[in-house]
Amino acid sequence: MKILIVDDDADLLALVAFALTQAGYAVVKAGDAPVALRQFEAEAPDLAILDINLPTGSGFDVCRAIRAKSRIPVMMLTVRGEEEDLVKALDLGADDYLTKPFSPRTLLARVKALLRRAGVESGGPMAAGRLSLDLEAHALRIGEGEALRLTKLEVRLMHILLANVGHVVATERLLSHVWGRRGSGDRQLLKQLVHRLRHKIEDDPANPRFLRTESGAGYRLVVD
Amino acid sequence: MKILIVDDDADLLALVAFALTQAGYAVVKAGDAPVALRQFEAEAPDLAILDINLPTGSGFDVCRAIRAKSRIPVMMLTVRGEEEDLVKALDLGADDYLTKPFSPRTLLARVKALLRRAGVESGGPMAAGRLSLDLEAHALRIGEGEALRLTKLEVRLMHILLANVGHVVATERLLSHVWGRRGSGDRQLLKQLVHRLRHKIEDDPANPRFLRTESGAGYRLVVD
DNA sequence: GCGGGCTGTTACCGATTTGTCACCCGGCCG
DNA sequence: CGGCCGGGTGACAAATCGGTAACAGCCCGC
Repeated sequence: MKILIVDDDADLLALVAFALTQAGYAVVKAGDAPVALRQFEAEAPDLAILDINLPTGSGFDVCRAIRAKSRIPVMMLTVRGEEEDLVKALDLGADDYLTKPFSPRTLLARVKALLRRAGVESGGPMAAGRLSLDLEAHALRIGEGEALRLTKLEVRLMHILLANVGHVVATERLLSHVWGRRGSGDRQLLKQLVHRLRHKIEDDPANPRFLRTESGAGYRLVVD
Repeated sequence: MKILIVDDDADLLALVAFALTQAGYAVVKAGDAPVALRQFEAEAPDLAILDINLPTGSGFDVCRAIRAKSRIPVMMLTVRGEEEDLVKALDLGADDYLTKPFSPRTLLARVKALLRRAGVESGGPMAAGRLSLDLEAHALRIGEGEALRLTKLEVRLMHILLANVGHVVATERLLSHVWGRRGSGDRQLLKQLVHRLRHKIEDDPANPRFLRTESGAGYRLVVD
């Protein structure tokens, strides 16, 4: 697991790098925006931690550049009391923010949480048991059979379910992950999507093997 | 995700409540300190937003009272330029601080960030003794047995009881936490709900081991 | 412009959940 | 004794939820 850290404060950079290295992560450092982008291209990190105040360009630009090419988790660092920055960061697609000063333990906990939520593999195919989902190709393979083609929405649904294999995912979470914030009448959409997905992936859609419904709660992906 | 807002300015209260509701949060409102505390007890919100200037008592008192019982994130609101307030609020254990006027977007961003920081998202199971309740999966596990499936109302009931293990919870509080404000003829509902829940979780529903009734007062969850 | 896949919408069925009513029991008190 | 009250129980109706089907609008490639 490789992490890119961008900050112009050399002391802080060293401290954070040390903490992450101790925790078993590979660390890539950068002190300004251009270097950060070069490192991002060259190293393909799995997560980025960006300071907002950089000497050349701002952390926002780096965030935007990363988001244009990748969906890896991005954490931004801000100083306390800059609410505009916070709004802007989250709008730009940052996944988390931390106000300085912070403790290394806090940072570690949140890095871990981010990686876990991202399903660890944001780019390549993610797999569990006999299921393997290729996010790029919109394809799902079951066991050794041929790959099924999924629609955009189906991929998003499989994505979040696969990231939580074996655990129930609440209806609310599914809705906001797949459609990204809707009203309440949208249970219908989910019903349809599940229905259609089951017809693609299940041998007997009426007795689903993978995509189980947890009545009153949500759905759960089971892979044996 | 439930949020308690306390402010004596009815317009602001409505505005903030609207913004949060739109964003998918459940909202509980209060106009003064006593109501705020009552709502806090009854609704068990996941986050509180407190105005400092209240007609009866101050937001500081409310903050202190909440901190005495819970570690939910607290955000304080004040008018610009009261440095003293800021220091005092943070000393009292508030997690964030916002000066009026503020934009709804700012508020939302910080609320989201606070909840994320608190790790409330995807909230892990809450446990006591041999009982463990998974709010997301609507499931309750007793000891090492397999998980029981609970309905929405049953989960809410277990939730508040579990949050007060060993203590009697008054009938009124149970009613307003589970159904959220009703008439007085609703003792019946509670009787039924308890009845049904006991049949699920108790070996001998007639001689309950966990869900004890405290005549004339309410119910109490016992885990030993 | 046409056809096909994808997505959203409406409607209906059966199962589960929830609300309501009626009645039981035991304790208390006039 | 007899009525009242708080709680427990069972039966039934109403509301909600999940699965399914049918259909309409949209977008996109031909």
